[in-house]
Amino acid sequence: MLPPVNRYRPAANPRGEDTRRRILDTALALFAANGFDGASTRDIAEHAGVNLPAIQYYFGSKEGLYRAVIALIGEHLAQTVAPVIERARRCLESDAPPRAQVINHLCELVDTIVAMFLDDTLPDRENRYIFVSRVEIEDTEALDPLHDVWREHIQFPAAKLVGRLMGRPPDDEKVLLRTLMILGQVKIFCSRAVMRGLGWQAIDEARVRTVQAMVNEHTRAICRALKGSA
Amino acid sequence: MLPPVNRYRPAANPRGEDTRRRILDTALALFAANGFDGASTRDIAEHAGVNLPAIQYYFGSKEGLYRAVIALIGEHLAQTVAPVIERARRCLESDAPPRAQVINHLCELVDTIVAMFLDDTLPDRENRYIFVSRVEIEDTEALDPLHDVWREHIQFPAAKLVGRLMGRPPDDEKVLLRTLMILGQVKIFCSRAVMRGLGWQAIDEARVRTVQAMVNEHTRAICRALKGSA
DNA sequence: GTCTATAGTCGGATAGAC
DNA sequence: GTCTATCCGACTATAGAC
Repeated sequence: MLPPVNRYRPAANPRGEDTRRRILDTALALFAANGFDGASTRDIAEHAGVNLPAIQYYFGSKEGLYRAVIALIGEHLAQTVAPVIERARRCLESDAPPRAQVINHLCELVDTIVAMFLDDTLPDRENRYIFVSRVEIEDTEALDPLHDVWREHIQFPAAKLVGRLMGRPPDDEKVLLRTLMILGQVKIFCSRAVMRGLGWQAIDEARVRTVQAMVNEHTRAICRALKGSA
Repeated sequence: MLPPVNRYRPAANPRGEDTRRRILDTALALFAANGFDGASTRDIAEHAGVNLPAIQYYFGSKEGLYRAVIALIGEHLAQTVAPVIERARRCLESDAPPRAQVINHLCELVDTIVAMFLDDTLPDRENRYIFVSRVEIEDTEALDPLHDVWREHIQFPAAKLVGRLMGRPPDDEKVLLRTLMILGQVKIFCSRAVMRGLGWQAIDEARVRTVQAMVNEHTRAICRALKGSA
C-alpha cells in the first residue's frame, strides 16, 4: 500500500518543485489520452524531460503519480462548483423558498458544469474531464476520490434541490434517479466521442451558450412536469 | 494489420466451434471487467479452460479476439432496436404524421434502450454494455464498429424523430445536440458507477419500469417544450 | 486441433555513482 | 536531486511435438 499522496513529497526547494510539476502535467495529459495501463512511466518521463527514476523519487510509484493527478482534478472540480452550491445551500435553508428560485439554482449548477466541461480557455480542460468519464469504467480504488467529489459536491447538492421540488428527501430513490438523469444530459459533454459526433473541433463561447440554453430549457421542462406528478 | 474478424474462422466442426465459443464468452467477461490491456490472454485461456495458443489459432491475435467480441455486441445492439426503428421509419414516411405519434416512437426507442441496459435476465447484460461506455474513452480503432452501430441504429433514428418535432433536418446541429442530451439521460444506465450510486445490486422488473416511466416523463416534457421554442 | 516449451519484448522499479 | 545501467516479472506470440 502507498502512503497518501500528499505525504509523498520530497523537495520543497524550487528546483525540485518545478520537476515535480512538469511530471504531474505530463502525466495528466498521458493518463487522459491512454489510461493508466496505456501510459508508460518511460513515456511520461521522456515527455516531461526528466529521468525515469524521478517518478519514483517524487511520487513513490506509478500509482502514486496517478493518485496525485486524480487529487488535482478533484480539487479543481470542487473549487469550480463551490460558490454555486453554497448559494443553493443558503436558498434551501430559508424556509419555503419560492419554487422558481430552487429551479434557478438547479439551472445554475447545471450551467456551471457545462461551462466547466466545455470552456476551452481553461488549460487542460479536455484532459481533465476525460477522467470524469473514466470513473465509470475503470474500477480502480485510485479513482474513488474523484467519484466522491462528484457525489458530494455535485450529485448530492443537485439532489437536495430536486428533492425540494418533489417534496421528498434528497436520498429518496426517485429523487436520486431524476437527479442522475438530469445530470446525465450534461455528463455527455466530458466525452471525446460526443464532440466527434457533433463535428466540433474547437468550442467557442457561442457553442457553450447554445448548450447551456438547451440544457436549461430541458431542465426547466422537466421541473415543470414535476409539479403535477411529484 | 489483421484480417477482418469474420474471415479468421478456422474450425467449422462441432468440437472447434465449442472451443471458439467458450473463448469468446470468457473474453467478453474479462475484457468488460478489466479492459483490453487489463485482461491477459493467459487469464482468458485459463478461465475458458483452453490452452494459450488456442486464442491465436481461432482469432489470429489478442486484438482479433477483441474485435470479435465487439462485433458480437454490436450485432446484439442492432438486433434489439431493429423493430423499433423500423416502426419509427414507417411513421416518418407517411406524410404529416401526428405530433403525438412521433413522440411515442421516440419514447418507445428510449424505453427499449433502457430495457436493454437494465434487463438482468439477459445473459451478460452488464458485461455487454460496459463496452458502450468504453467507446467514449478508449479511442482504439477496434471500437469503431460499436460506435457506428450506436450512431446509425440509435442516434440517427432518434435524431430523425427529434428533427421532425423541431421542423429541422436530422443533421441540424440543434437537433443533434438535443438528441444527444435526451439519450444522455439513458446512457448513464450502462455504467457500473451509477448503479453503485443508487445502491442497486440487482435490477428487478419493477425497477426497470420505474426508470422507463421517469425517462418517458422527461422525454415528453422536453418534447412539449419543443413546440414553442422549436 | 490441442498442447508444452520458449522466444522476444516491454514495463516498473532499484542500485549506486555523481 | 539527477542520472546511467540493470534487474525482474509479465505479457503476446510462435515453434513444433502429438
